[in-house]
Amino acid sequence: MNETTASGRPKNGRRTANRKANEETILKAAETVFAEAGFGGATMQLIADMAGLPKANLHYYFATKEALYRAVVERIFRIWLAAANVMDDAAGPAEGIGAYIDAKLEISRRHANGSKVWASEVMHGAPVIQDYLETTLRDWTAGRAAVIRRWIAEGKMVEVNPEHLLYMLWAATQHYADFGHQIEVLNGGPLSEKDWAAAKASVKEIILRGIGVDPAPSRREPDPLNPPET
Amino acid sequence: MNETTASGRPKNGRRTANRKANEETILKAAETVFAEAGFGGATMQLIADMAGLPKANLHYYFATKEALYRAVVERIFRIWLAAANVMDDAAGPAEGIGAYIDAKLEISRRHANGSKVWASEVMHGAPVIQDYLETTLRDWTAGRAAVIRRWIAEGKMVEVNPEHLLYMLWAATQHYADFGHQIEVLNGGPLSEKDWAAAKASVKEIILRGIGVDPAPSRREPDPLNPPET
DNA sequence: TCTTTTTCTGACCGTATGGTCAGGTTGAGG
DNA sequence: CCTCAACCTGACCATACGGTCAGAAAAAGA
Repeated sequence: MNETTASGRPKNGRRTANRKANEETILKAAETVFAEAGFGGATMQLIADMAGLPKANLHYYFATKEALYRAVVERIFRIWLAAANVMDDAAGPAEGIGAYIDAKLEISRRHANGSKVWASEVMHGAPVIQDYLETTLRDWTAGRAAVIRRWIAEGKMVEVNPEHLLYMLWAATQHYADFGHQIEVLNGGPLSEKDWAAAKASVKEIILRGIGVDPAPSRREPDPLNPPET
Repeated sequence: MNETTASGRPKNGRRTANRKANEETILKAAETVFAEAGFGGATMQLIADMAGLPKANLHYYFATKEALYRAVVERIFRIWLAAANVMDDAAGPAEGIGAYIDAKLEISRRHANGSKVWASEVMHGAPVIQDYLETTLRDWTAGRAAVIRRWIAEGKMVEVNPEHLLYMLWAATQHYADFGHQIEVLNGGPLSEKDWAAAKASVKEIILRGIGVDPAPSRREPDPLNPPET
């Protein structure tokens, strides 16, 4: 389990732990700055300041600005995919899609900055994660579309275009992160616990009814869906 | 109708027309570059090249990068608001919301770059259009929410949270612009005429059914202004 | 303690950017 | 044809940026 240095010496805890902690600090600061300013608007100096480290130190951990950015994007993509799994093993659309909406909205809430970075990346033509779109994401999408088609065939939901349904799920949930600022302005302040519950309920209600599924009138408890923290 | 210079001389066509044309060229180029690179990543040189003009000339028409950016954002906001009007004078949710979805999706298609700039602006905390959010947009939203509440009271649709419904409309339609690249990858190429029709149909179908309105299975012709409904 | 490796950082560098400006060009009015 | 304001632009400038590097400091092993 111990990693080794180039010279074969085992890394023991102290140093490795510190390294991990610093990388984490930098990644978090970078995520914030990239989310707030975009890749082009972000500067290594700003990230360094927010991380409380000298700029040169960032370059010790991440060779270039782009490498750091890539790390941030890959991180949020992993979280994004982890949430996808809640759609597996679902008996039908009510549980599967309902749980997926909950999970994605939780991500919009807990990882708003990461979501923004992801959105920004895709919006600008996915310069660094094009390959992910063409492989992992495409496969995932095809798989879920197949599941939805099966549900339709089994009469568990109305016939809709599965791809466009998926886009709608992404859009409706992602919106609460990407346009969070706009929503907060209209809401007159940050969303409260109750507001978030209303958001989840509304999205689930409209979409589930929209695909011909009873929107589970019995309110469920706030799911202890473990937020896929890294 | 003729405008006048500071010295009172009337501007006749030739010069004014050229000015308009140049401004238009610059704005269009700027919209593209801002959409592709973000505010921070865009450079005046890039915009100038795309517009086919020397960089110094941009600064003759728009004093600063930020002024140019602001002009681009205000432009798309005007389009955005214009689309909003289709929701007026609608007898009920089927026409009003259906038409709004059509209009917003058409904007995502025809003004994808502008939509991206808008999204980017809001995502980064609306540094230049905060006031619009707090005035025009807030008023508009309150007005439409009231209309939706009236429709609910009149039994024309199921009871849903009007704000969250609006967010969902924005999200589902805006997504086709902002995440257009992702959609194209998954679609295996740009959306065809048929794809766009499917998108419109899917979004309308799911949302309208989701709010308890018959998604009008019989394709209607473009409605005359006064539908026979009360 | 001494040696080696990793970690850290102030100072520095080449480049690209937003913006300026002096001076040239154009075209409308007289 | 002349005048003058509007229009245009190459050359230039100060700054800020991403990135480098020599060498100090700290930790680990022997």
